[in-house]
Amino acid sequence: MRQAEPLTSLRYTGSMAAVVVVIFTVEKEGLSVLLIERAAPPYQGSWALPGGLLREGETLSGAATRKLADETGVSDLFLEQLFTFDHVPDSAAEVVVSYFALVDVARTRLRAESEWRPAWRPIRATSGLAFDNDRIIAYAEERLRNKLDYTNIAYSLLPAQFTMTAMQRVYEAILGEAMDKRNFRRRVVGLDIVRETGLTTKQGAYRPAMLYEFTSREPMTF
Amino acid sequence: MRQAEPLTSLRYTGSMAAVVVVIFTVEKEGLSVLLIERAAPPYQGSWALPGGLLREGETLSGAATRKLADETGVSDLFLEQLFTFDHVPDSAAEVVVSYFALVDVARTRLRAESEWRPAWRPIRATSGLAFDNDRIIAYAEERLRNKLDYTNIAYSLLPAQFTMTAMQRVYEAILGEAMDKRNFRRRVVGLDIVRETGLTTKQGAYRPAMLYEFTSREPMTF
DNA sequence: CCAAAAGTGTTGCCGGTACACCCATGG
DNA sequence: CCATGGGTGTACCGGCAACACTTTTGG
Repeated sequence: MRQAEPLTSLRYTGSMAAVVVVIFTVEKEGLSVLLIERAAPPYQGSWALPGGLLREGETLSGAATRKLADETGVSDLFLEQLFTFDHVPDSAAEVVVSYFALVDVARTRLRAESEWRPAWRPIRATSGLAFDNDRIIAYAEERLRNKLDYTNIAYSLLPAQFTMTAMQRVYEAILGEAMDKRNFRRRVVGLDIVRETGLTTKQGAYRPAMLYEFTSREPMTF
Repeated sequence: MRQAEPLTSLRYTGSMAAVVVVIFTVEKEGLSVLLIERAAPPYQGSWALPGGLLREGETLSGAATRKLADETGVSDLFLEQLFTFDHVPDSAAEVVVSYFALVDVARTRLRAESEWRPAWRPIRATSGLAFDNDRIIAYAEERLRNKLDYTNIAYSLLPAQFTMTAMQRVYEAILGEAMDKRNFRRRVVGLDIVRETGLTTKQGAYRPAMLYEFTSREPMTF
């Protein structure tokens, strides 16, 4: 939904659909979302979600994936369609299809040199965004929280191998509440989300600790 | 996604979005879906879901509601967005937004005289539909089943007042399995989905029986 | 020696499921 | 008298939450 192009250049190209992507990550303390600063009207100077019009022949998920790669440099991760909005105020698109994605901040390199200055913003500090982006983020957050309980979607928020506590910190950051270590382990192992995969090598670890990996790196819906 | 209009008439009108609606009802024995018989290419003669292009200025849910009213004569009932597809084979629309709806067959009058001959078809007997309608129906059915466990969406499948067994028959038809009477009652009452609302009057009832109503006739998501 | 991380079992509660019999009536 | 529908209580089981202490090591 970026539309950095002036409106007059929006000649009809066979598509008036746009995508917008809610890209979540977990930083030290809490859930953040990737926002850009709009460089052109409408809403010039406001924060907004990355997005844009569908290109000729492009698929919706293709456009969302492209946006994601443009802003974060990563691909091959969790991306799911959220909801389709219509008549978004001040948007040139007839319909706007929203997606949400999860990325491991460690694998990310923001394109900070670009004109629209992408930046991670704590989810709690986002308000007054362009278009109806607040609504979209709220909905995305709800879906994320729900799916965390049943699915393995956290797989793209963590490296290939990780300790239980690392995983638990991710869950706690998203859900915003502390959990019990033993109950947490039982739950994720019992749901076949993760399995043991070896021990930590010496460097950086206090002592050898069990490492886990996700049983699948594809999104699974139970 | 009906596109009864020949393709050549599909001049660009400011919208290349379409809606398609999966309209469910429960008949005597089982879940049925409303299908039309396509009167024009593509897929002439095939069964398909009702749908069509968005009109100028129309909202997505408005278009879905209109389609629903066109085919069944009812309005003011459960309607929810499902998923948005792109590049639907042989479709003129760039994106197709699917919806699903639930109607009480007793309140319905099909427009059987129309050229596309809408008819209820048992869900188990549908296959080989036009476009990718099989996929859409399968997805809609899954969502319906899931939501039945948590929400009050059945409200638009039943009259304003009903007995427990009537409600249970609806659930059993959709889920395809028999349930225990006492457990069923406890569950729906405990979830605050329904409340007692009076007794049957004499006519047609073997003896006075408790009537129930939904606590809300708006979709609630828990 | 202290802060930080890993690891490990038991108990109680609640929700869900299984299960059987009686009453009233219309045909 | 029988088929149909309404109405009711209990017992077991499994999943989920609460809860505390030990070990190792880097600083």
